[in-house]
Amino acid sequence: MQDRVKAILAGLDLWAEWPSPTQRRIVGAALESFAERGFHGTSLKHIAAGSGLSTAALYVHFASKEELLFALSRRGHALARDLVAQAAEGEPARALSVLVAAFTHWHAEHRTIARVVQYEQSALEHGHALEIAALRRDTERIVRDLLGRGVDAGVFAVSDVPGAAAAVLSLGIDVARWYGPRGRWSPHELAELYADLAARMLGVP
Amino acid sequence: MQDRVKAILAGLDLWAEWPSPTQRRIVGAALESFAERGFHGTSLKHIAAGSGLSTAALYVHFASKEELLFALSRRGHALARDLVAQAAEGEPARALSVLVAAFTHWHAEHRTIARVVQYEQSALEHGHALEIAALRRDTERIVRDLLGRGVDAGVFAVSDVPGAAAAVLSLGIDVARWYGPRGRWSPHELAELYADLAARMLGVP
DNA sequence: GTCTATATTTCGATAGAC
DNA sequence: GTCTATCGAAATATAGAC
Repeated sequence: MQDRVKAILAGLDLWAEWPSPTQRRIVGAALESFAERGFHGTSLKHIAAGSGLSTAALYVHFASKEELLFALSRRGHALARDLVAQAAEGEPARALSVLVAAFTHWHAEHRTIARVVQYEQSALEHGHALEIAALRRDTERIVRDLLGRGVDAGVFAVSDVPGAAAAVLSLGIDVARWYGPRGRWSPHELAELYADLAARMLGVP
Repeated sequence: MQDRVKAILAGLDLWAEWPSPTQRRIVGAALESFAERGFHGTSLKHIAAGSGLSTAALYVHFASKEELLFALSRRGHALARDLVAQAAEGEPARALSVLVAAFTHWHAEHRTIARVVQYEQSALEHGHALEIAALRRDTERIVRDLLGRGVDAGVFAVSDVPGAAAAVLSLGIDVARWYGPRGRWSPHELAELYADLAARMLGVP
């Protein structure tokens, strides 16, 4: 299982969308500040200082602060969906463990982008929010479908598939809220633990 | 179990701290906006409009916007800790079910205050944040102690008590992020479902 | 206690030189 | 592509009349 988790995580590249070094500095600084203070708590001065540029220079690379958030949120949502889609392939019990482990590991190790993904949706403009919501629905449906397959195959004992799917996702998502790198668990240890807890939750024999 | 959950929830009163009707209108408007847009996304105009007052009138009742957040956050954290403390009494397996049901129900039904509690800590001033952190530690320790008691009594099968406690709390906390009153579950239904999932997660026989 | 009016700062975004 | 300088709007908070 661990090899498959490792392979999925290694295949994800947050930065692929931004080839230029300057753009990466800007995006990185925005990411840190959005994750720490939230979108509305972040000023352009924070991003400018974090990337070593003036506030005016930011506008050469991004049309607005909200466009920067949107680009980050879209990229993060696409990564999370790809992670879940890859993990959900194959035999349900094993897929569930891989999914929870990879999802949890990602939320712990990439806490900054995960926080933007999970907690900054309300700062998006309406049209952008709609596009993001579609990515979220994809992710949720993949998990529900996996649970449904497992129930049909008799390896999960679950009375409410959408409810159990919400619970499985919540385990990983909430890690972005509380996890700190100086804490008790490495991302890997937490992933193993949560995969085990989720399997028990679903009644895997 | 349901009677005990109901009794605990009925004993919690968010408004006890604010006897005056005007204060309640202000606190209520701030709560709605903080939950919807976050602290930094909320302006005094939002709160003034929501409470039917001018921005200047707000300062008769609260020293600053941050003091208003602090008062709300402290009250919400105290309620959550009291809920958990009451639920954790008694036989571990039953206490765990009561705790998860009441905690989940509260996060669904009182989503606004729950969101302030769970997601607006970083907007607090340093001294205020320290006071809030102490309340959070109390809550977390109560849950860890309950799980430890259950393991000692042989009713929970858990290899990592702090890790399992984090997972149990995450189930309820994340409800504040995604739950909507127009969704698939009533707070009561979700509470029952999550109490069952948590019991399985902890290996309750 | 509430209002209108306003002080002061900071915000996102733009202009124009280099 | 980056800078300094600045615009206009919006933010928090206060002054003073009623």
